[in-house]
Amino acid sequence: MSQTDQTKKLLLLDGNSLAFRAFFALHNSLDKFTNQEGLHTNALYTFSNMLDNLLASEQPTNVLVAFDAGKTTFRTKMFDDYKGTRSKTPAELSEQMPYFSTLLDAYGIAHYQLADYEADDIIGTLAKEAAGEMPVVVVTGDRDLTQLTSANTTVKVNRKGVNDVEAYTPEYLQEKLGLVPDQIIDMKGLMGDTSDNYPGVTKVGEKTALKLLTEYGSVENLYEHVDEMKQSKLKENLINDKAQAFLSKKLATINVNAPLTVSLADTERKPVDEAALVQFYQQMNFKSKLAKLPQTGTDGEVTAPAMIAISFTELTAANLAAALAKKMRRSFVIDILGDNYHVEMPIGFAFGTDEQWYYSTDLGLLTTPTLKDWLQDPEQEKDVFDSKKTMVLMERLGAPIKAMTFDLLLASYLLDTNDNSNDLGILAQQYDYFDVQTDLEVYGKGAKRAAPTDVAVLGEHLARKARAIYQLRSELLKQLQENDQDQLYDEIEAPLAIVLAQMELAGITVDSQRLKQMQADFSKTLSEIEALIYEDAGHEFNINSPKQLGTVLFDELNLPIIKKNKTGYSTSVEVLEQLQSAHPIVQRILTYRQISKLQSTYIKGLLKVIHPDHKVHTRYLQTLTQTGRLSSVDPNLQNIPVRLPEGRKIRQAFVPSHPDWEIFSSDYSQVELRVLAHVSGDKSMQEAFKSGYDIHAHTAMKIFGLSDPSEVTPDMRRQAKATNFGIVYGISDYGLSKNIGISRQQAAAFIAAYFEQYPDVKTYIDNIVALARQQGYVETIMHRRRYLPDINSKNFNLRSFAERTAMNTPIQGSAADIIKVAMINMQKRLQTENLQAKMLLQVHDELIFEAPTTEIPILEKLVPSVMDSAVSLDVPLIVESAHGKTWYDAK
DNA sequence: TTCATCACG
DNA sequence: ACGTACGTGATGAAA
Repeated sequence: MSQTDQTKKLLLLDGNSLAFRAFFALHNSLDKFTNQEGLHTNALYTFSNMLDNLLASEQPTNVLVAFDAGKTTFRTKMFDDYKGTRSKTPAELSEQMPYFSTLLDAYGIAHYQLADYEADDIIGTLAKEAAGEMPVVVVTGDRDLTQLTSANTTVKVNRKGVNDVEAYTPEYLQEKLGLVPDQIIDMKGLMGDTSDNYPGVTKVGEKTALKLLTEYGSVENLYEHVDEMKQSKLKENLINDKAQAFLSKKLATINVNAPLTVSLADTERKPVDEAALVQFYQQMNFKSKLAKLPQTGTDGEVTAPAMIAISFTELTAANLAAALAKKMRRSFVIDILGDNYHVEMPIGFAFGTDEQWYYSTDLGLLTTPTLKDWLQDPEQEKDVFDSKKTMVLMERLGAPIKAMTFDLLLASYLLDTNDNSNDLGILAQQYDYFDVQTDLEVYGKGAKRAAPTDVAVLGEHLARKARAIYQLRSELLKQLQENDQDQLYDEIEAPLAIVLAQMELAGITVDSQRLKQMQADFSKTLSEIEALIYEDAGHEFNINSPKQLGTVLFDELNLPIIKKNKTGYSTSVEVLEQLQSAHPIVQRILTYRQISKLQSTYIKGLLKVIHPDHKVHTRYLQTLTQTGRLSSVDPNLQNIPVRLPEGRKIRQAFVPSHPDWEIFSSDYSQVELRVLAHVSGDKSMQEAFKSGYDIHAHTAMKIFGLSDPSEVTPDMRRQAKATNFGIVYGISDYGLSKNIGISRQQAAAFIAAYFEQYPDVKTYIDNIVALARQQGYVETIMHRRRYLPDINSKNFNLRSFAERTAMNTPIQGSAADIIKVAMINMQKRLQTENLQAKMLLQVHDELIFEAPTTEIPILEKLVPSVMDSAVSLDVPLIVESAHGKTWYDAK
């Protein structure tokens, strides 16, 4: 045997298995991937990406992709039903199969199939041949191939998705299953394989198979000693299914002596046939692959992917005036490396038009009169990416920006909430624009993230981003118009970005002394409870570790196991509440958890993010949620405790920024149910709102068949309330039963009664699901859109989820639309009324302000009137207000 | 990085 | 029969 050549490496790919993985990885986007001829291309696209990744990461000198030859193989001769239950390859994949060879030929990669043999056998035979010649890496989606691992061969198995691989070496196999590679076939023999449809031994699965192999080593040895086993059902099954076990083992065994007509030499990589590859990409309409194709110069030197050249120059005091001489629409970009634009300093900026692009890293230039004037000139239009971030940064730099008439980030979010990214480069690709790199490529990630040391490289990137915005503008505006979303963009999201920027910049004052006082109190309480818990447990442990806590409760104290999760015992509140009477430790843990949460998230967490101005400046994420709601980060001010009295006290630390000011808060009452009453047109529900009834009590009367509100007990009201919520969330009897602790039958009866009383609600949810199925998306009252690619999925879970979101999104999303309109109108009114009051926070259905005490009576009239008139629904919108010295007191 | 948990509407 | 409420973010532990 010759010496292993470490400069060489053989990569063997299981073509069919990877094609399947590739196909199903993008199964939901099947219709997005078709070429000019109507051919589906999703599997080819993903496969070619996989191939690129593998070639880059493995750097093989030799590659072969093995395919199955046909339906019948030597295995089907041994066992008629081999792979008999396997469902037919989807037509959308079959039609792509012939093109895999075209792609591989262009890549200069060998591919091979052999009549009567499977891809596995080809791979096994070649891997054996390569032993002693060169190391081998096998890539597949099929675990059976792990039997091939050896000192020379690593088998990489794709888990879910495409990039998540598990690398099997003999050591890893030993560690994971406690088996040597040869025992994989013994395991298969005992447990069988449902996807290949061979039986194994009845009632033996992976667990039992592993146990048997640990004891007996192999199928053969097991059967030599089977008589010695003590009487059991397992023993009977083993004896009865002996023939099947041996047959299954044989079927699972890869033939490493297949009569191949290719040799190792044939697997050597040939140069990429670039012309063929370009033609292939063009035929398949792989624009991103075309754009990334390395260019070969006339001297044969390979250079970076081709991007259309850009004319950019460094901005200086000298060329500044000329750069801005003409009045025209320009795009403007300013970058920071991280996310928090309230604290980070920008690394540079760029602006210009297709004629010329300018960049600079000198932020001082922004405040020179010429540039400053241009920035704040309301007549000079600017195209940007993320107007809120841009506005905050420019305010901080003392160079306010006005007239941001196009925001690429906002526009693309409205067009499709699914493929939103905060990275301009990634987003541009969605619109087939490739002349800009991603921030990840230019700045790096994690610890390595930094501005390029070469200023020209940074300048070019900034200029390219500015150009991408400039050039994508008309396409996105056109699509917004096609979707009937131009009003949503122009009148809601774009002006809202400015309002949000103002709210973020204003910030809310936090009384850190109050927080520190609470911190000290909580610390004391925590150590007291901690001591009691250790006493109960008999030893110290980390109470915050669900794992350690589980051990204490269920292994040591032997409390009944209520629920498990994938990592072990569940110790969630639901579980602990059921265990309360079983042991005094449980109540203490519940208390500990509650205080500990307040301490870490709300006291310590909040103290960490207070700025020198004594305020917290959250960031509202305007382009994140699938429904159109905002979210809040750094810190999240939309989940400050309110339900429990202990937690609610945190709100005492949120105070006005001036003495003699107060916190003022207004919230919509049951806005989602009102939206439901409106969109469903249900007369009965609309009547209840118009008459000003307590909607939950009204619902209780309806579903319990009562004739007078006085008959409604608090418990009936509670259950009716839960049912109302359930409807909004996309009801299921199981979910409702779990939520209010009744039987599934009772829950089903509630729902039936509900639909009988509110028949138009029933019609509405049936119709909305049907509509989603037909058009692929749902809309809010302001035409906000959510695509639901899973609505027609064959997977029950995915489809059900899509159906529930089809019901919920128009409701939650329309409520979000309404408060957004209210916020824009509100900010205007504060200005036109010359009020000092400031709008500070939004918490989905409530707005929080600070204002001089003298303005409170004005706000008490103004805010509700602006909020309840934001939109006109078929039912009234009701707004409730409160005020006080702190947020806590505004209740 | 992922999971479990728990805070909010 | 399937296994579920809708939308979020922050934390600490464990991998």
